[in-house]
Amino acid sequence: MTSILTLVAWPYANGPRHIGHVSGFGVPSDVFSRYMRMSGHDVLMVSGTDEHGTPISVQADSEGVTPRELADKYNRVIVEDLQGLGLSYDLFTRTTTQNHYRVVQDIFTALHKNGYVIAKGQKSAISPSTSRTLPDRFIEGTCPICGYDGARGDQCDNCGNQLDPVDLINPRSKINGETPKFVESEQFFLDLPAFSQTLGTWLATRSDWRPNVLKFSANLLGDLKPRAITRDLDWGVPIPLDGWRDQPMKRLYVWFDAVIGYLSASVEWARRSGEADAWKKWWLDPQAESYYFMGKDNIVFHSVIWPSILTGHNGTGDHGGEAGPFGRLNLPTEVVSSEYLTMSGSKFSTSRKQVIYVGDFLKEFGPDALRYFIAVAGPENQDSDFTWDEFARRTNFELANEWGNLVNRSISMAHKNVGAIPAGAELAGVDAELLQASRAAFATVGDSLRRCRFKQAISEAMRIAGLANKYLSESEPWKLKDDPARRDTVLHTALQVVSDVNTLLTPFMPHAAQKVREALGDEGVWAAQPQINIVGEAGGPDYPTIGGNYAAEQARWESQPIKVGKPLAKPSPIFAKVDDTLGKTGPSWAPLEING
RNA sequence: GGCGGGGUAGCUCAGGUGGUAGAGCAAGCGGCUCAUAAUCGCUGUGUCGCGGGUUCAAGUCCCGCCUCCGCUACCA
Repeated sequence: MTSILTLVAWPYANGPRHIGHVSGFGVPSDVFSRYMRMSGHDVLMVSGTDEHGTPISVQADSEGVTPRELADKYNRVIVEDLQGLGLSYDLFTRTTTQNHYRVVQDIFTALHKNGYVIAKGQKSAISPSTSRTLPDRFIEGTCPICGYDGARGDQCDNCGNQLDPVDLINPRSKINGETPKFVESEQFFLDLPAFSQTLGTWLATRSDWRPNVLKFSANLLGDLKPRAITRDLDWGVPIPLDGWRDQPMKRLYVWFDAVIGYLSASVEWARRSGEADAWKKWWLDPQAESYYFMGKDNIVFHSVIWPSILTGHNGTGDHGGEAGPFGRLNLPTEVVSSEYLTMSGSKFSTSRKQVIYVGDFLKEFGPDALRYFIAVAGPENQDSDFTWDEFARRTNFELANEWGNLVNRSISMAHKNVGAIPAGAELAGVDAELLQASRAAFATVGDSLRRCRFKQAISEAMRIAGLANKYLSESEPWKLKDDPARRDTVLHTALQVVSDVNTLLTPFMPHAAQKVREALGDEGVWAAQPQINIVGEAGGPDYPTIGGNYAAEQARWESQPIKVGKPLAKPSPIFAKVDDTLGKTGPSWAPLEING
């Protein structure tokens, strides 16, 4: 039994999340965690909403609310979406808790003490109307190199050159059109070059990561520069140093605080579980493993910046130092990055209304159809495209026909002929062969899951379902009225394989798996689902979290013998089909343009 | 500009460590009727982006090019 820490990227609370977001961090992390729990490992899975930073402030201004009110609103929406999708977090919290502030400040203090953060002046853009730092991407103007007028502060989309916003001609704010002021201001910098050696050594041992993550990270290491981790902002975690603490316009940068959420959420989980030190088992034991799940845009924060922060806290960078208040924290075992899910060929875009929100999707199609699609056709190793046509095909043909109907026909026949799970007599060759295939799949599918090869894993599980359909067609139990012993053996074998395949599919489709178990006459919780809990905190308001009692679930990664004699009711279909016109029209809330 | 990934059957894609090209869908034919008009079997098609190279052997390794997509650390 291993301690497995599943760390899931923190969705940003400036709006509802779309299915591209959950294809990157959500579904893969949950499939992985569920599999690990079923295999008997001790899993801790944490995350939360990321609620600081300029975009939240800007969005709040535009909606006429405070950043806190905006974060409250979208935190709730996101919590409901993720819970609805069945993501089995032990704790899904948020970055605006007192606990998070404390942990972030403790980490900052440890880095400061060890000499890994340094204050220095930096010229940066300020919005005159708000006095806030204006991020490069919120500035546009004329490119000094090619003269293109729509250049962004950090890069010109026309000539491709990287820019410094100071050099833009006629710079203006994308938020309100005002001209930014460029002022010299003191900020703290994380001394990234001081970690390049330690991280280089560490990264060299990570040979089993997905190649793109490894290459991208190794590449970054060659060219590390100190990076500002504070901003002139009023929305964020205050800097815990005298002379800085009370400055209303100095805050820690959102990404610095967000990645520390992995630790703070673990600490919060431990406290809420009643054993304040329980988090240490996952963070300090060198045998423990940690897996980070995210979209590819976040690789740098997880493979370079967060490991740097950990290394600095541990006092093991070039400047040495002592381990901070949390002890010697483990660096990531694996950074599992997904590519992008595109929609009909291009990126999801909120502004162009090319977007499918998780909430809308769940309301109409439920969680498992989406989980299945993402697992089998998601952007695991390359960008992949979501189309309604493909979704309808996968749902109707693969889920409903191949798998759902297999469950249905097997149970239905047993119900009609026997009324219960029949006993098997002596096995024929075909029976034994099929049973052997489904048992062997626990090793092959499990191996794929352990290595985060989700497509491979689910395809193999579905292949076994196909074998079972073939077996039924060839064995023709409906023709065996005169040979009830043989008929029952076939039905018994089919039901056993249905049960096994259902176990194999449980990490992917836990809701359906529960229904299949019940259709097979089992009782109790097979696959546990997360709950929303409203919790409180000394010195702060109540807020919703996601958690669950996963230890109580029955699901185990093994073939469990079906219970002979258990009465079977007439089954009803597990998966509903979607309307076949969906592929052409899209759903009513996200219609496809007819001549687009 | 830098970096990464893709370009394989009409469509969607598999093909870590090189050994006679694969699956599903779509199309056609046939079987079966237990089941959500479900299922099973049979039937094709490919200069594996282009050009070179290494090798007995290259979709797979190396070089160059074309093309699409993405990332580029202050949108996540």
